Amino acid sequence: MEVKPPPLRVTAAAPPPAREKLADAAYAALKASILEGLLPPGVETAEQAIADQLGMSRTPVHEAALRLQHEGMLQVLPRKGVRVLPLDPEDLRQTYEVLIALEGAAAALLAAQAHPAALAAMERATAEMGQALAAGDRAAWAAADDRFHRALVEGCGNPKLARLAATATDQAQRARALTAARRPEPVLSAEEHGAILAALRAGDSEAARAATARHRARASAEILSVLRG
Amino acid sequence: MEVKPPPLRVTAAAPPPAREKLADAAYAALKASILEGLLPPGVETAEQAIADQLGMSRTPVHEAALRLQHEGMLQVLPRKGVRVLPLDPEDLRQTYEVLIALEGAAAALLAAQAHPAALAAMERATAEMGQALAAGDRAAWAAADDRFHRALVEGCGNPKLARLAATATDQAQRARALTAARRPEPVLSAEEHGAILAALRAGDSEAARAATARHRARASAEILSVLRG
DNA sequence: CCATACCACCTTCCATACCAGTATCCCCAG
DNA sequence: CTGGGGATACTGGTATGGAAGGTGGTATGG
Repeated sequence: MEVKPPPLRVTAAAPPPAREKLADAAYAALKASILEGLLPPGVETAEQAIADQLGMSRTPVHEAALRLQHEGMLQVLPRKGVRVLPLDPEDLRQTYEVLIALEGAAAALLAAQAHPAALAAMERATAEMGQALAAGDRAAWAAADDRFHRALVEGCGNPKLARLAATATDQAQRARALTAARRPEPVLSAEEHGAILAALRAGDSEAARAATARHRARASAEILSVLRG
Repeated sequence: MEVKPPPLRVTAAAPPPAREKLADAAYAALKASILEGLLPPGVETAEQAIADQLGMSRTPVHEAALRLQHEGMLQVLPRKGVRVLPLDPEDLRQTYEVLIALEGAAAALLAAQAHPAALAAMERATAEMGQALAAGDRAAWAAADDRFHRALVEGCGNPKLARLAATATDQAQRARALTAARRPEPVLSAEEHGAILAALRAGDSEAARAATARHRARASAEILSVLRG
């Protein structure tokens, strides 16, 4: 089945008007609820119920559910409802492998160019992580860590890569939120971030990639061991 | 805005039933039409018109359009229609960087494990590429090349990575289809594939990653130079 | 003849209605 | 009491109509 070329009207590129849509609101609300753990894994609920809570109809909720399904956060089961996917260790392993690939590439790209602003942001985030750790504020630590990685992928000059990495990070964040209490203090992250920064400053792409990969691989192993019990 | 935990009903994991939906058909039809060039870049058309051609309503077409938009093939412009995105060289560069990262990681993973079936498939594909090239059959060559890369990412043991790589490959395929006529004979690919296979057989992850990255980087540079004129 | 303002059409987005399918529960038979 | 069969009700997938909004065309005034 093919779509035949309709009456042509070639246009130049145009900036997206970006009106806020209800579907976007539903997406954000659902995602936030899942990431915060308000909707624990395994929960099943009907689209209609979600629509009622959000004060909209099923249509935008359905669209949001499909998007989240695409990202692997939930599953829409016909005649069953939408189900928040449990954190499958195997799934998480795959996600971390993707994340290692993407962030490693981002680090290599960033090392190959001068980008003082990104490096500064990453240094600031690392410093804040140290402060938060000293203060025992795990939430602040996680936020600063998130800023570090976000600055890394957003500074590499590849928005597509950054977007994919952000999606994978969202998944990993879920796992970190659920295992935070059972993991030891994240004292290693700061020095690993330091190693990444050093490689970036030196402009050594391979070292930057390797340091980033090591950092994520260690975190992955740690979380997986906790998750697997 | 948050979704409060509704009446819980925790269930065990279940395999997806995977009924075929009209939305999937619309997605496939649209994507094929774009990849084949039937819907050239820049074209604007209404969702209604597509729905009419496919003999369905606007709802599944809209869903398909959103999916394609997510993949970067088109753009849904409110009150304008869906627009097939032009092949922006900058965009393609980003896509290839993602592809290099993902396929490089896949090669490294594959090298670290024994997977004779995948290697055999890749060797077969490479041989078929040689035959197609000798016969002057560009289409068969492209198909065999596609099989090579598909076997690589699907053999690495990470379906998530494979899916992302497949999406990126689709984008690259569009560019290859549009520039095929203006590019030289792809004689280098076969030996580059050979280098990748050698590294995989040797179990050398780093060499496999490097060889894969080099292969894609060369193709990327070639296509981009043609595309930029 | 050109510029401007108004109007009408066409678009997506959302709400609502319909449909088909299946899981569940109840009832009856053994 | 237990097992099976069927009716029922609830679900998501799809269709459709209405509303909001923007664009292009046209008409009018300078």
